[in-house]
Amino acid sequence: MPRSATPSREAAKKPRARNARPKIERAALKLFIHEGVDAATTREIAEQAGVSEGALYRHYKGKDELALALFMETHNRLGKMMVEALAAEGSLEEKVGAAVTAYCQLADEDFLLFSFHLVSLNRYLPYDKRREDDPVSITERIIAGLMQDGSIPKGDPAVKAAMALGVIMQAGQNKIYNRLPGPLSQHADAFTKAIIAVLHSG
Amino acid sequence: MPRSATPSREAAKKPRARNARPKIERAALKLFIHEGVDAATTREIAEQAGVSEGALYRHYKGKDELALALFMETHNRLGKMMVEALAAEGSLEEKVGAAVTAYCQLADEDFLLFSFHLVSLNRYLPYDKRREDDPVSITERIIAGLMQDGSIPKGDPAVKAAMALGVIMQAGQNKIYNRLPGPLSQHADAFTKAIIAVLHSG
DNA sequence: ATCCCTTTAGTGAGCGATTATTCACTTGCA
DNA sequence: TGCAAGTGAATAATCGCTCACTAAAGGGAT
Repeated sequence: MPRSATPSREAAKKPRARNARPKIERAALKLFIHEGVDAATTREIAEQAGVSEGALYRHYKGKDELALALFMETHNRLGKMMVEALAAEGSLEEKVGAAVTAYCQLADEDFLLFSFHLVSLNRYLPYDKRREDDPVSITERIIAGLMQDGSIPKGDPAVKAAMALGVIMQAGQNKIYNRLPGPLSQHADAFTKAIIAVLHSG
Repeated sequence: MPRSATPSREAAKKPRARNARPKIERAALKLFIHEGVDAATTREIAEQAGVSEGALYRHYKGKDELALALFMETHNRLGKMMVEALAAEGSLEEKVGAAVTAYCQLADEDFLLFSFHLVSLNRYLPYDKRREDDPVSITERIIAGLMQDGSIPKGDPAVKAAMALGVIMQAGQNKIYNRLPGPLSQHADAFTKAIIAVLHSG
């Protein structure tokens, strides 16, 4: 017997989901972060989102495209923020402070989306290496400039950039592990001072 | 027709592999790092190692146990190194310098094994949170002690630990991406100075 | 050296289970 | 009435793992 075409009578039918897309994205983020993109199955995502499995394919070509889109959402915003904060007028302290504040706001505004970006850098950043506007390259160029004009001691810009970014990125990582309760912004001052200290070290 | 029992005549038979275990481990490390543990298949591992798929199961219960064993090899050594370096006599600078040097040596000695540990922290560290001798917890306790006796400014030990570890861990990450050519040890001095600067900042 | 027996370790075809994706159909708003 | 969006059973492909078989190594006795 084919399924009844009239849901009115019969046993109550589950109502059709609405606005599946955001539900899928939130569910996928949670699973991607805590299980990994590969381990999270499309069935799990659909179940957690309360929608059918096929709904995912109305909005994305597949699981991988969904993951990449979620990553890029943060990644592109981050690139813009870095350029804006570091290109603005002001002292070194003010620039770093602006960049740190922007980063913390991005994290606190949508911590799931931010977390997925942070834990997925390994997977997706290599695809981005040809470009020159990824956050790491931007930081390296800024630092190279600061070394040129004598604002900070000379050295390897790549090493300094890694150390400076590490200060705040590792804090983000530890927040994901629940080692740092509360919003990241409350430590913005500590991050800024530490990064300045790193830049001047050596 | 059953396979000929005499490999002498007939088409040349592939000679049986010897010492499959280390071959499997090296192949698995490469694939785990560059594709992820889930995406790397046992078939790929065996092919890259030049052994049969079944050989893996003579030495490990399965793929997951292999990955965990490779992670723990570095993780346990790292924990010991941290305790030794930080518990030794000497000034703060000397302790940090010893820990940094040990970390860099670990990385340079076997960069594949080290890289896998670094990129897998996300996956395996949560299993380790009950313990109190993981590198992050060790660092936090040392820092809390330094704040107590007035060696460094007071603040949140968890934040300071995250920032200090971030300095060197992010450098390791960037080396995996080929952003830092050459051995990590050549930057040990820069790392030490930057970490000291972070500890005194605030 | 040679033979025999035991143990260890490598082989690869094949199995059961799982997975991402498809598609014919349905629903409900515009 | 048309179109965008949701459904879920079916499918084809893949994966981790098992297992019966076998090559090689070790050791004791002769």
